[in-house]
Amino acid sequence: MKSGSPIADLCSIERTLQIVGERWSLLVLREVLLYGHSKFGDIERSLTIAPNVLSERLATMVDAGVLEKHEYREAGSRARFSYHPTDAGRDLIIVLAALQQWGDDHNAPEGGVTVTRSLGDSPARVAIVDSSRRAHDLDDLRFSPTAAYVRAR
Amino acid sequence: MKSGSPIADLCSIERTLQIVGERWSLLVLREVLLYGHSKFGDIERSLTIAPNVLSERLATMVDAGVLEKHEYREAGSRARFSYHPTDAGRDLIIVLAALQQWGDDHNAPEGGVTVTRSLGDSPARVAIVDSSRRAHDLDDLRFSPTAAYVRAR
DNA sequence: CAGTATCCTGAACGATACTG
DNA sequence: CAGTATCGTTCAGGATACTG
Repeated sequence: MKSGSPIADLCSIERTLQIVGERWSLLVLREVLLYGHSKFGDIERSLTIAPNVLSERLATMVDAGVLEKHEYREAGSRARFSYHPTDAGRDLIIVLAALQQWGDDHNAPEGGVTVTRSLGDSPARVAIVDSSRRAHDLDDLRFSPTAAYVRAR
Repeated sequence: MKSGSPIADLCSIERTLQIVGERWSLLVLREVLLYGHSKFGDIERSLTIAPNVLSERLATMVDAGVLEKHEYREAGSRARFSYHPTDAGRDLIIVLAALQQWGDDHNAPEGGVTVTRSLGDSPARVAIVDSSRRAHDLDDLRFSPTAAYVRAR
């Protein structure tokens, strides 16, 4: 994704979007992280994405350290690669969960929620937590730019 | 943003991306939600975005119920509109925070983190919480598609 | 099947002129 | 200043052929 604003490189939001901000990126990640798809063809079929596009999206995410390729070989055919999240990639699941939660809460599909998030048998939500891991109200959250950052804008 | 996959309308991730998945959408929201910008010109200057593009992004987010226009009038000039988050829009702050946190954690800018998130005087993180608002490890999170959804794919 | 290479199209974007 | 309208451009994406 093209850089964008003047502070593109300083802002972590923008830097993350440079990796996963393309139209298909987060959907590819949905396939890998939520549905456990790892083979090229599985992702391709599930998304009906053009193969060159999928190839490119996978490559940029591999380059960015979000996914990694594992070689595998099925009986009688050549070596292939499957695509798996790195630890960093796995952390992006929270972005997907946040997008999903907002959609569920404010723009739910016709027939109601289609995919639920759970922790054991209780529902899971994405929230802002303090250092003792307790959730707070969104209104309590503050963003504080550093002096250097303010100067740059 | 164009629909995408075959299950575009069923998936809350995709539905949300249809609203905020364009290149500039989340950056406009950063201006409004994080930096408190509400005037057209303020956002325009801060992002150096083309006015027609900004106009369109604002319009789609107003249509989607993420932002709302408030009329205001400065002494001696005509009525203008300022743009403010709705309650639904405010909830998108968690998506921004999640993107930012990932960037901070795994792809931090050269000079270190530029904008911190805090709750009072303690740092804030985005996390998965259970019904009693306690954070859990990401590995414990499960996504469960409904039967109807599985059928559709 | 798992991709890569080519070519083409379109939509989002950029620049800019224009209006109240 | 706050937008809208127009026009040109560019790049992501779509279709498809091709290779091992």
